Amino acid sequence: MKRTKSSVIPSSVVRRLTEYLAYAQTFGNENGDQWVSSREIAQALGLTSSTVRQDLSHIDFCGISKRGYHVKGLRAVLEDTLGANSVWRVAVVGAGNLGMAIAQNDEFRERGFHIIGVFDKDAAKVGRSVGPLKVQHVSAMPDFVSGEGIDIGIVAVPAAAAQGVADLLIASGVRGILNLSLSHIITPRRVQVVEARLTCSLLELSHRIKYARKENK
Amino acid sequence: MKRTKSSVIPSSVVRRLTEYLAYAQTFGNENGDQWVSSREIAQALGLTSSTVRQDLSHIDFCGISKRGYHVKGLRAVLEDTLGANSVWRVAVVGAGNLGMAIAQNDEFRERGFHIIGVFDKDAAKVGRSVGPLKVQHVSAMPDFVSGEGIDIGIVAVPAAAAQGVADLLIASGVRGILNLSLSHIITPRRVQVVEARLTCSLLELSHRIKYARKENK
DNA sequence: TAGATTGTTAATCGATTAACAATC
DNA sequence: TAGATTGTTAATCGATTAACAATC
Repeated sequence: MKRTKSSVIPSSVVRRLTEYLAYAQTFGNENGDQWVSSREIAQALGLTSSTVRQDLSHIDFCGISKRGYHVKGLRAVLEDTLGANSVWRVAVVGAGNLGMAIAQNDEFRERGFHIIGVFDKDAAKVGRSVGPLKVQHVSAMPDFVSGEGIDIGIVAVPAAAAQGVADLLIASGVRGILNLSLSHIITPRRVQVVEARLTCSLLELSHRIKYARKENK
Repeated sequence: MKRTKSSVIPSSVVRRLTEYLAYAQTFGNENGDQWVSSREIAQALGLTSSTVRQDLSHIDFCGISKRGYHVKGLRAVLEDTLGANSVWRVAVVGAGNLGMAIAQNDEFRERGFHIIGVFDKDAAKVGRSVGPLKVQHVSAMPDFVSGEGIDIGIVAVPAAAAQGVADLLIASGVRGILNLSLSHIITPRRVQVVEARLTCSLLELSHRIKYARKENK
């Protein structure tokens, strides 16, 4: 079928594409061509098959009538679309529990997010080992980010410090920020931000638990 | 003005309520009544004032013409609506980097999420200290969850194990699950799930960086 | 071939924004 | 009072779902 590769993919779709990729990756690398239908994907992820087909129409990949989508091909195109096969240079600011855990998490490296700098303003934390790295003082961050060509900054500092850290990262040339702090961060349009706040997710969950009975009947 | 307290708040609104709460909390506890307008909130969080007023119409709290919203009152009602002033009993399954970081993170306890059990299936990890707790073997989890009246399970295990762990948690009586694993989790309607996957957020960010130029002009 | 599944269009549904009377 | 800001209604916008011709 004909296909127009749309230039901009809506955020709601991009978020699901990351789930399709995770799903396609669960098939592993075994030999033998495997196929998956929009119905199967939908079932596994709690969506409708219509949504899946509509979403996949945004990427440069075609399914085949009666067979579905070739898993390996789908996975390759999703990896490309999402930048999952690129190597990204990442710095973490904030060496608290969360920052340290992220810096030590091998999963990110496996997926191309190479953490090559960890910073904190607390002198007591400076010098501590984080895998092969050592925590550096925040004052060294701007030179490091521009010198090392850091693409992504992960902000894992207290809310009150978040915007200041973000401003420094932006001034030093990062292209994207993952914000784990509780505070909303404002950036120029050229610098992308994704917010990922565990506390907010927990609050969303606690609200839903509290009112679940009313919703469900 | 008259107000109908709606029984179900849409997810999109709940997510923003958590941000309004974080914002209201930045005002601290100082004396002196402080007021904030929908315009100010909108500006701080990158929304329109219309969205803010519409969202706040879902909660049981009124602003006052020409003054705006009383910060303390707003905060109290949001805390109530979101269950942020409740105490939740939480268990973490998976004592890898991420699970351990979460279990040690004081911020959660401060916000009423009391982590009182940490589990892993790896014998080498069992017995390790996590603050005042010790990692227990997963086989002890069902009895612990039902015995201790755990409300929320946090799933921080590899994707392949996630659904199995979730099923155990559900069978043992949790009311909600925070899923940090890469795999989608299916639950009965009475058990709420919120997905919070850092890898997916990073992929969303990497896609946006990759295609930012095209979007912005 | 017949049946299953795609890609796409159109219909529905929900969320955001604009506008404005009410009012402090 | 006059002006600012609310709560709410209506309009717009976008996202999801249903339906179906195309086709492998």
